[in-house]
Amino acid sequence: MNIEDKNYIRNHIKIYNSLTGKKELFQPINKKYVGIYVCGPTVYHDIHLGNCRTFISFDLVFRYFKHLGYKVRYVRNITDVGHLENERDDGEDKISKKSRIEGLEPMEIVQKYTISFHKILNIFNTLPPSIEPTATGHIIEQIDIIQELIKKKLAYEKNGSVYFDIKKYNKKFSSYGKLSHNKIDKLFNQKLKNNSSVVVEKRCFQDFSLWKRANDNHIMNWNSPWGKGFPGWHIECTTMSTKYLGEIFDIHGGGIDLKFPHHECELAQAIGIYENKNLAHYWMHTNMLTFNGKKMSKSTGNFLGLKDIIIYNKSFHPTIIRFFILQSHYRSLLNFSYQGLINAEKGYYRLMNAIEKLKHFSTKEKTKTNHYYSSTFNIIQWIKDCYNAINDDFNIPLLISFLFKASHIVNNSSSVINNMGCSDINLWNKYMNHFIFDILGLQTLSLEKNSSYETSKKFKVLIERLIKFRIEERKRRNWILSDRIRKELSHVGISLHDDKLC
RNA sequence: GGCACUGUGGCCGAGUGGAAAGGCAGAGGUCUGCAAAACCUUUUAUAGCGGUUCGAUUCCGCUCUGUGCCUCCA
Repeated sequence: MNIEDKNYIRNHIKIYNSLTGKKELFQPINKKYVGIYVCGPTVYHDIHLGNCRTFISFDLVFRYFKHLGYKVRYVRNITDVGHLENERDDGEDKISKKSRIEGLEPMEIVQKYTISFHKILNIFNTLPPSIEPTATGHIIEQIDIIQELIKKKLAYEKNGSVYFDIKKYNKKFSSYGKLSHNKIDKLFNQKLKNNSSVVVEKRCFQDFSLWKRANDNHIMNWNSPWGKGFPGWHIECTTMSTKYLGEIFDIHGGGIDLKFPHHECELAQAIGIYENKNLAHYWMHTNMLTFNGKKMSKSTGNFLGLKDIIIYNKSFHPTIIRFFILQSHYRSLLNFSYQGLINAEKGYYRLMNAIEKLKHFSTKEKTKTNHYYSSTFNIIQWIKDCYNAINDDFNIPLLISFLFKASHIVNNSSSVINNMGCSDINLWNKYMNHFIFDILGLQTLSLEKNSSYETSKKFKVLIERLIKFRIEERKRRNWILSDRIRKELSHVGISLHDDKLC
């Protein structure tokens, strides 16, 4: 296996497919292309860390396929249609509600939180998707698809709303529930069983809406063959994913909380329209980020935003939060904790120190060019191990353990490194950078650990002069003064680490 | 009630039918004017009960525990 030849690595990627419950060999539909669709946010509030986890996880998938040389089309939607807070007819939609609270037009709310969404993800160093379609930008396409479903008798209109007919669909395709393994007759809904006009309207309570009639108070509405209304939640994803990726594409992703009913309904709609057996070959679901042991969720109030991550007046750089998130596998539950962040921060600096050291090794002149094989460290094997870890359903925690192993060798075994050829060290350096920066998407922090302090220019100059002064005093062996300055600086959060005096 | 998943040292978190990664903390050390940092070494773990097997943490069954979904949600 030639490490520089990515074909071998490309042919050995395994992905856990939620649809089958198994890890499967990844085989793209078109050899050189990968199509990914990920469900994006409803833009009516600042996204919280739980949302970020999912987008960071898929950012890694996107980065990895790109790194391997695939042409990736990553589509992630923006839900900017105000869906109802619950299925009751008199319910208010989330965007309207927010616009009432903030005194803005619904589309102002959408604009504000779309910008915020991009800003937050940018802070986390996630790459923008290839296409980011909005639900409001695809009303016509959604209406077309709904009409198609009506034509196929898989949907029916009632009082200006259109519902997906699950019983008819199941009779024809018998596949509702294939993703979530739910059986329709076993589903229940306590709230809807109480007198609700929606239940009366629907033929079956599991039927879901494709188009909803707009009440007078519903500001966001569009003309349709069934009167003024707005599209249902699931139809936008079926419409936009297939518009940009084709009737069947490679990977469909999202948070595990969307698996049912959202993804199940997306799938049903797609099968109903295109009459294929599937919508995406691989369904990936990221697990939840919990806080106090419970899922982070806007509606319950149990969530943390980026601004909330401050402890003892200390904030964490977003790249530390990213590293914290990546240290657990995307399918595992991860509980947010400050101790976890502190641990991640220390580990992060350990890796960064190693990368700095390695950089110096690689710039040194070396004469040897042969690959160095030792019983303790084999660079080629190490690179393979790293790729194998990612290839095994994106096992990033395992990859990180290999990175720590490498950093351990950088720190510990200068004899090993001295025996290595120049090409090996360059290779090592190159792949450390690939893994840490290109794939994990971590960033170097330009300032020291105290970077979070808002420091004015004058203050910075003052500190620099004080430190310079202290160095002079240390050279004069004026320990009392230099220790005092160190202590005073530590009170304002600036810690000094002395080297040996020359 | 149904479906899906989970349980690993003090904490966080991987993997595996054949001597259990890694990080943090703890302990010891190197370095240092001192301190810190950095680095090195190192102690401690597979929820319980059965079964399959030469051998189970891994596979199967049961019990207990926790989580998500069956309104809106990443």
